[in-house]
Amino acid sequence: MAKRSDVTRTRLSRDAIIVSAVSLADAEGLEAVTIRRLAQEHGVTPMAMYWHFNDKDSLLDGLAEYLMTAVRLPAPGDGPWDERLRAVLHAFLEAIRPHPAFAGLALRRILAAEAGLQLAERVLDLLRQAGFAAGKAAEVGTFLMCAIVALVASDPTPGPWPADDDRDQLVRDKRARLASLPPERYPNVIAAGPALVVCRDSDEYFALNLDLLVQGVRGIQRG
Amino acid sequence: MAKRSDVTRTRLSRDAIIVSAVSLADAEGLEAVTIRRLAQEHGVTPMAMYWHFNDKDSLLDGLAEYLMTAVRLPAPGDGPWDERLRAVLHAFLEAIRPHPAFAGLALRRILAAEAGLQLAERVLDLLRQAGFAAGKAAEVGTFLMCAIVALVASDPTPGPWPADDDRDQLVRDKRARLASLPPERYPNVIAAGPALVVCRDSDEYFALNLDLLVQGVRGIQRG
DNA sequence: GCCGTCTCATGTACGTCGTACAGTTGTCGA
DNA sequence: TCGACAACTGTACGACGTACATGAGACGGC
Repeated sequence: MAKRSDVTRTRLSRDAIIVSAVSLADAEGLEAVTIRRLAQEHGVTPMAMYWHFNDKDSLLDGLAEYLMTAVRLPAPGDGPWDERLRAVLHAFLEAIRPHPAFAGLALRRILAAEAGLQLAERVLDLLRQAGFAAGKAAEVGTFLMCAIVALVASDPTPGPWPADDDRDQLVRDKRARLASLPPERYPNVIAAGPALVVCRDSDEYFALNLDLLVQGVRGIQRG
Repeated sequence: MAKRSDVTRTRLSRDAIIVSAVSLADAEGLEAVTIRRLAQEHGVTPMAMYWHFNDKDSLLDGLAEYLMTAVRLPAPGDGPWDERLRAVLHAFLEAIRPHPAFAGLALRRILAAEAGLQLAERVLDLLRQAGFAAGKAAEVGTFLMCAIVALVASDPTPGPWPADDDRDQLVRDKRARLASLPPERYPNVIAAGPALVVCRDSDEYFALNLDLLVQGVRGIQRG
């Protein structure tokens, strides 16, 4: 593995750690992100991490912050509020979508990062424009962000881990399990079968349910 | 602590373990649910757990199944599909709401339990009635369930753990952090402040966003 | 040139976790 | 009475997060 001890041995840095934690989580899942593992990948003692992070939890904070910082908010511009809301939520979605393994970390940490505050500010602003009172806007806004996180975390398609063979096997098993259900009790589940275990088209899945959310906001706004 | 070794010392059972795991998670959070801790509460060796569960993951499966089994689906009845959809989603929400600590476990395990299949069947059935094709129904249905989970997991109000004092302190800190933001950059965040860190009225929060979801389904159904 | 001081990393050690593997008990039908 | 099987014990291992004490390199001031 990429020990830094060969030749270059640059200084450890908080950002470098985060970056390798990100790719580790993407490649092997969040449970593979370990103080010891990260230290090893940087050719360094586990305890060296504690110079840059108070504890593991603040490392996870760092991961969440990484997510939020990746959000590319659209220019404030004009146009109907619902289209702009959709654009903002879409930006959030696109930022976390590449990292389903730890998107869930953002759930409780959005407001902890600068970038998250900006996102929240934009969402709340648009909701106010739509006519929501401050309290309602907060409630709806909170849920919208969490729903976006749930959207990417819920993509049933498994990530690159575990190994290819095991993953295929898992998918096959799940499919078989659904297919072998009693058809008179679960006709719709069986009909939906394949779509439930793997997303045939993530883009469509995300777009459809993003629409659902925005239309939902319009729905409750009217009364 | 409730050691079973006094007098009664009944046989260990899968259900009994699940039940104590549930109350442990409710009281101290999911990370307090530990093979060793559960064994101790039943006055038994950790390894005794492995007679009833393959491994910790299947214990968590059991927790998720517990959630799904708690769903009290309304009678199929008649009426507009959207009202019935709301009722079904509400039933799901009410089932998991008492257990925010491990509601997230249900995300990937809904279809693993009998009760989850029934819930999914009902949701898909209603979506088909609403005019969605099988594929779309699967995508929307999947997201709706996940969104409900996210709804209860996102209630920012912290649970009964950590200890009261620490919890109050945490809430105070968060509030102070939001209040001290530059008002010209984050007017809406500051205005929404209190509502963002703690839910003043969970019932309203849930009802509002449940409406959002149902209205959203109506919105994308029309075109 | 020498020397505190500050930054960053090491080394050792502890307690907790999940769990593999082998052995022991209690119960019960034949 | 006796095996067979179900339920549980005992010991041990490796991985985890991290407390605490120590050590090295850089750097500005004397």
